Amino acid sequence: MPHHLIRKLDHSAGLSASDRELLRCLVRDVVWFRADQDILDEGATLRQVSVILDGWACCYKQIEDGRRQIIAYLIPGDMCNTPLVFPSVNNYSVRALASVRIARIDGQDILSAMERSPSIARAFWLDMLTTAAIQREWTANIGLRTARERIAHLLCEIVLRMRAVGLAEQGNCVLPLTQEDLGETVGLSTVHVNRTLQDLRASGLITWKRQKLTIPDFAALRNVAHFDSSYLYRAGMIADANRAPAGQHLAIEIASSRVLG
Amino acid sequence: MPHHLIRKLDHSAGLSASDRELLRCLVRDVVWFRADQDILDEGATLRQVSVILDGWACCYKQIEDGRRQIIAYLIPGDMCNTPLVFPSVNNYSVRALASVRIARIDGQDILSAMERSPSIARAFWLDMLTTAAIQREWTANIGLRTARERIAHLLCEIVLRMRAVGLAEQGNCVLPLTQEDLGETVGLSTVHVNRTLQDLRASGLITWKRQKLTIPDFAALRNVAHFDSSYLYRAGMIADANRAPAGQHLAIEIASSRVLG
DNA sequence: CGCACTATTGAGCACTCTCAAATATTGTGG
DNA sequence: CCACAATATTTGAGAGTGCTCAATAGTGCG
Repeated sequence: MPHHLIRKLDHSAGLSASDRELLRCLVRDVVWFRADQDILDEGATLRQVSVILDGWACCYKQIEDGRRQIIAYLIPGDMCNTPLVFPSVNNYSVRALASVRIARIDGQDILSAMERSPSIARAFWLDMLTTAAIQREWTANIGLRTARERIAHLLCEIVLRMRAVGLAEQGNCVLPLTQEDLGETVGLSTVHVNRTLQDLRASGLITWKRQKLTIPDFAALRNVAHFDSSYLYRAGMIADANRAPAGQHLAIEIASSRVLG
Repeated sequence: MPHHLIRKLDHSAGLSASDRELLRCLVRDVVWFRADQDILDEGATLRQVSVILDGWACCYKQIEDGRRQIIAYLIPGDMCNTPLVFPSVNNYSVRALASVRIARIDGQDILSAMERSPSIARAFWLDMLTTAAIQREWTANIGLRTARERIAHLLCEIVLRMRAVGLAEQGNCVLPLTQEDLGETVGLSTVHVNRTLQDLRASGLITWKRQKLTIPDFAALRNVAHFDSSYLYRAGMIADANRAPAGQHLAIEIASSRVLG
């Protein structure tokens, strides 16, 4: 059932047919959320992992005066919390950005699966490394780039991640965000996000209408953003090098640059 | 030998005497670095974990035009890379901020230790969760706080982390950073960092001279920063609740507020 | 068809930046 | 131990990126 997650894990770590079957059987139940509903609350005690099946969600933090920071986007195949220690407590909340379907997997079941299959363990670990790498990249993105670069960088990342789970073709993908969301993600006001987007549109770098994002020339946007995609793939590069003729991330990058620009 | 690391792991997960002994025996060799030397280079293939024994280091990223972002500080007991998958490739560099002594541990040895002792595995996992929580907090810090709040928040975190490894007393600790480093950490120019520090000093919130930081009234600084320390401890809260009468992080927080302000 | 939410525009302000120079501080060689 | 060099901090001034407030236009949903 958690189709995108299995695909992602298989992609980076290589899973056997029985591994994939094992993962498919873990799903306890499937839950729906509408846009703006909270999926996980900060401070709650978790004994399960929530996996996004369809739709978008975000992880966010809030301080007393209402200011909010989105610290991650979750797209199909992403997990809302870390599958490593149970029970656990998150120090962030997760909210649906569009209507979302979620699979719940018992934490202990994941740990058992990881014990039974080293490939599965490795796959989850690599996924965690990538998640951490993305978080570091976001810190750097907000800290050192200008408004234009920040937004460009975020959009580059989103398209590649959507591609990786088969949800973006030719630099097109859905982007169910408001400009306010974007602002809370990259540390800019809504008004400034709006003006920056107009700037990017005027430069012919993006199209974004009715929740549909198009990047006509990926290389151009990448240059604006100083975007280096390796953080999305490299955690698993060595692993792939050992198992495949060439690093798989290279194939992805080459495919990206061929298809996207 | 990795005394601070063992202390930290024991603190959050609880290790037996034999666990601690096992960890002590893992150290392969010890290396020195002077300030400004690079300890790990972005893109290098790693088969070992580097643990800070003494001194400070930082993880950073750089883009072509020279702009640099510090994405983490490493203090005694911290690891320069993740002990989960080997060989691995980091997408950040690590540099010594002061003279640093580093223990090198073979990645496979750590994995073996984790296999042999569930407590050790759990301890490393909790440490990873905390590291990830800190990274998220940094993203939020840069994204939603003003200059004054950002710096105050960072200093709050540093003092508590130093306390946790026994290197801060009464709100005092060494802070071997330049104002330029600070700026590259929180996304501000050096000049503005300087003025913001003067502001904090004038408000009586901090003293910082000759690499020695003093926070006379921790609660006051915490309020300025909207600082909530739970992210530093809560990953292990449940674990502690199961093993100790009360959540250990609570004791730490109470101790902090008593001692620090 | 109208309400609510989202996007856009305008105008003025301010937080933060850059450039440039002066002053401390730290480290080093004589 | 002092003098000098190098590094770090501080100050001034002007500019700019990005913010706030406020109002207008679209868009989507019931």
